Amino acid sequence: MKQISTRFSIAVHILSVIALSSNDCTGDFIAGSVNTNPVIIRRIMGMLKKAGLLEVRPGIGGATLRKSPEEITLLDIYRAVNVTEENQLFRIHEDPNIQCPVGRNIESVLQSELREAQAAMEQRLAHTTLSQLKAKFE
Amino acid sequence: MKQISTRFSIAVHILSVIALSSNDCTGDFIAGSVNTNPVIIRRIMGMLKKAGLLEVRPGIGGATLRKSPEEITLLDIYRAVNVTEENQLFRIHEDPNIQCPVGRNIESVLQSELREAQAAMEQRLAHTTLSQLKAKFE
DNA sequence: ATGGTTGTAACTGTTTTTGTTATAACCTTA
DNA sequence: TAAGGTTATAACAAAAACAGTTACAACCAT
Repeated sequence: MKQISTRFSIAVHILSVIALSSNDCTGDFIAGSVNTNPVIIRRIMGMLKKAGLLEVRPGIGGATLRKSPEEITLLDIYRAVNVTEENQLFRIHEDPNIQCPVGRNIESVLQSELREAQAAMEQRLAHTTLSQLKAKFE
Repeated sequence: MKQISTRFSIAVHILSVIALSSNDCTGDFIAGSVNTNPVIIRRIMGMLKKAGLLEVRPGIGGATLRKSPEEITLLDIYRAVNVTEENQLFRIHEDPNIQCPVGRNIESVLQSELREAQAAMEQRLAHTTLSQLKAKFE
């Protein structure tokens, strides 16, 4: 990788706009705020919908939160846009030589270490809610 | 990104092999343990050398650690193979619309949140030393 | 001088990301 | 019912990153 996809930051942007505005936000309107193509927004809104965070109204337009901002954490959003494969942040090289003591054990040794590092990051994300972010925009 | 590159796990593999074996480890030998092309190994060893973790002997072959295994953490290795741009794990979309309260503030609000999430992960990586890993291979 | 090694450049195929165009399906309202 | 704005989604393209490969120069003990 180089970095975690902007899908995540755009998803946070989308939910923040929806949480803040009283009137209905269409994909085109949000695209104007994010400054990108509306299809990008709809794609990400589709993921947020699939994750149960958003209710989108086809035809009429706009979307509303399906949970209160207090109940939506950055981790929920992060997971919704599934930025990493199989929810694994770190990738480990495959098929090491099992003749070698290192090659034989590297995967399990690293798996447990990296899982914990990833968990530390995710716990920090889970610590912040959309409602806290909302307060910073007002 | 999809996931963090295998450069990191391969770098850990390389240093573990060197830390464990008494005799000199050539790039070809390590490539055999990792089960990949020797050039991949040399490239990563070059990064570890540049980071001051490794001393490589051109011509004669082999490499030795430049710090004791107690002093080398997973974070040192992670940083050495500079797996992310500018050491920033998360990417944030650019040029949001500054007319919008969200667009105007999203970058700074997210920057501080994501920096902390990344820091939490890195602290966990800094917590584990090569010497601890070494013990798990023996 | 030879042979094994490291250091690098150049190239390839694959995958991911971001953005785009196009089109079908949806729903209000006039 | 027709029109107009909207969501849903497929298909495509350009750019970047990754892992691997070939090739070759530079290095050094014997």
